[in-house]
Amino acid sequence: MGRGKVEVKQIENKISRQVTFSKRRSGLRKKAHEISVLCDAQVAFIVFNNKGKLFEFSSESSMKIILERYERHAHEAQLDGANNESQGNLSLDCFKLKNKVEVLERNLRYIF
Amino acid sequence: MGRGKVEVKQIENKISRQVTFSKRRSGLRKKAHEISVLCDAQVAFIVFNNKGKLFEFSSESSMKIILERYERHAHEAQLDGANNESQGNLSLDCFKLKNKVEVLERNLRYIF
DNA sequence: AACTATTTATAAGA
DNA sequence: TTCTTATAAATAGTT
Repeated sequence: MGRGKVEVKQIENKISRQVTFSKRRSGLRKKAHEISVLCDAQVAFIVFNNKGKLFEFSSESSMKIILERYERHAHEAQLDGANNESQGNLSLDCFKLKNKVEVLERNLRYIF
Repeated sequence: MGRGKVEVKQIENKISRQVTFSKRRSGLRKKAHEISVLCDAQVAFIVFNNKGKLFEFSSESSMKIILERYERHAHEAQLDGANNESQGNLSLDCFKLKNKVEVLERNLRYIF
């Protein structure tokens, strides 16, 4: 989006990398806010630049709210998995694994 | 971006809300990946839809890596603050508070 | 799930 | 950093 097409690879020039980072960070923030309002969703994102500086956005009053919810969610999922395995419920395990694979594949689409 | 201009408020129709959620989620994922590659940044985002379903993206092999870094970062900042306060380093406290206000203000720009 | 008319994001330039 | 503008990209409404 702009004067030229972008190739998705690291921007070599330090200055333009910094400028692009700043522009795209604010774009990301805007999009994150929009989806949270339009679709009644809870959104959080965390970004570290290559100097280790932290930038964050949360649709809630505090990032903590979402991270705690995330931890609860992840923890429950893990317990579920363990339970089902011990009861030998292979079809449910399989279902969950399929979902994980789906998530990973969608995320990988932009990496390769 | 589309046939009509979007007003940033909750989409009433359940079906279009779901469709928009799905489209924008993939847009967000793409942008998050792009900024991570273009600008050599570490990115994570977490989204819960209104049914409580979790969607996540991380530029790293695991979300955990970034969340741990985030926790460390937040923790260190807190320790720093406490240290400085006990030493009466008000100018550094002030600097950090200013940064926090800046972050909050930028995030709020899209909320009001 | 595809298709486009439009809006929006942004790369480059100033 | 901030503004401008040409163009690429995202997506709302439609099929």
